[in-house]
Amino acid sequence: MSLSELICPIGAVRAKHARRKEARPGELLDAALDLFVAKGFAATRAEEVAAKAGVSKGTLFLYFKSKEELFEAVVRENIADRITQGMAELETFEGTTAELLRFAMFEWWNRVGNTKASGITKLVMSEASNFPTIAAFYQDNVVKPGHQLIRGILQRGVDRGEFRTLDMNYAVYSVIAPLIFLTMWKHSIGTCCQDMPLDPESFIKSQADIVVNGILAKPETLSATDGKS
Amino acid sequence: MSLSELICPIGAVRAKHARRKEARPGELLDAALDLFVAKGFAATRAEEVAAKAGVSKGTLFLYFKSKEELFEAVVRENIADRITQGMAELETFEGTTAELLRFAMFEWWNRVGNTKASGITKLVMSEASNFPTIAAFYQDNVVKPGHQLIRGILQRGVDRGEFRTLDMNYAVYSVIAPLIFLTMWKHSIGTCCQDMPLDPESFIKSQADIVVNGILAKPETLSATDGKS
DNA sequence: TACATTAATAACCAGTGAGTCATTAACAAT
DNA sequence: ATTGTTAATGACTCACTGGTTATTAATGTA
Repeated sequence: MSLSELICPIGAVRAKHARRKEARPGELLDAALDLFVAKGFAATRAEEVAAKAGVSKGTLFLYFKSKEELFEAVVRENIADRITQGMAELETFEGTTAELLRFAMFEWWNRVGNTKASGITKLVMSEASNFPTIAAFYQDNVVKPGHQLIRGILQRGVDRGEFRTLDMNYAVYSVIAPLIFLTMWKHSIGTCCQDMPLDPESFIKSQADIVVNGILAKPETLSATDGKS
Repeated sequence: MSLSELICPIGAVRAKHARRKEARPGELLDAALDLFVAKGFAATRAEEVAAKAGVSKGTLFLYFKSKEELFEAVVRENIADRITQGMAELETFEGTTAELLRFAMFEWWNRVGNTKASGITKLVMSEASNFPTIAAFYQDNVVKPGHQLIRGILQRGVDRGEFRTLDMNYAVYSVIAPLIFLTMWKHSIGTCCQDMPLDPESFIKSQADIVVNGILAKPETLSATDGKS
């Protein structure tokens, strides 16, 4: 820990040639995340990222071989197994599965949705076809575990007779889709057009309400109630 | 209608200097849509668009002042009031509102979701912060009418006592969110990572099923059933 | 066939941005 | 203080791309 680091810990105007080898990568990653999410990979200038991180462009390439490698690092860094870490906690949940499902959805919001890291979802979706390898990585490390997590919850409900039998492969999306939608909205329309504000908590509450009601096992089998009545 | 146009109507190798003033804009718009959706605005080269449309770069700028104007035209062209046109038809629907809702969801799939134009959704979401004015345009001309349409359907269900009372401002999203999610998926993960295939019809069926069940008015008021039981 | 019109081209230009590198200066050790 | 090490810089290169324009050729007319 150097003297200058103690003097100028994080923000404020930094000395021109301040040497802070340890802190640089994180700061650059952080700046890159914001910019990539907001503007996309191609539209983000390497120099912008450097500037936002408070260093020169040269420094950026000192820590990352190329812009593309920076991109990969940003994704890799920010998917931090928040999902799998939440898994354990939900495993030991006591109470209704309906409660558990609601809890999981709000927990997701607090732990990832309401976080800068949520931008990764938008980023990966936007750039998927430009970076199929990253998309695959994301799918393996986020999407699939996420599915498993939700599937586990739903299965618990079915096993206990709380939920009606479901086509698991698609039922999971009734939980995931609204959350992804919320994330996309927040990072796209939500950033520019401010009419039609979308309150995340109310949104999740409403979604959870409808989904839970939609899959709860009722006394009578209601899944065939809709059609030809 | 010129001779060369008759000889070489659409595809195939086209003569170098073929003159087809009428067809050009459409072909360029079509090529641009594909590329913008797949690669994003910034990553798409003007020359690529021209090449895909079978003309030279110079020709592109003959029909569109700038790449940005091309982008705007692509969005404007492809939102073709498919939504409002569907509106009228649903207005006169006979039968259960549950049926109507299912019908509307599948109809959306056939009319827009399963169409090249659906890429506009991904495009606009991806580029929203780079083109706030386009995003606003999209919101006014697609999102808001779409909301109104769904809201109308839900309201019908509530009015007729088929659906329980709902917070309309958020309930609409239980219909919209899965459809947007499907669109995003199709144009991002769906284009590269082919494990976890997502069959659109099954997806919509499942979503419709759960949502309809979630909002149907049941004999007993089940909306408070979830918690502290 | 000769000519006028204009769609289309391809060579060109200027601006920009990714990546490099010689130079500068912070820090540690002596 | 002097010196060696290396983090950081910013000026530079070079490829690329949006946009322009002089030239070419397809078409219609007489």
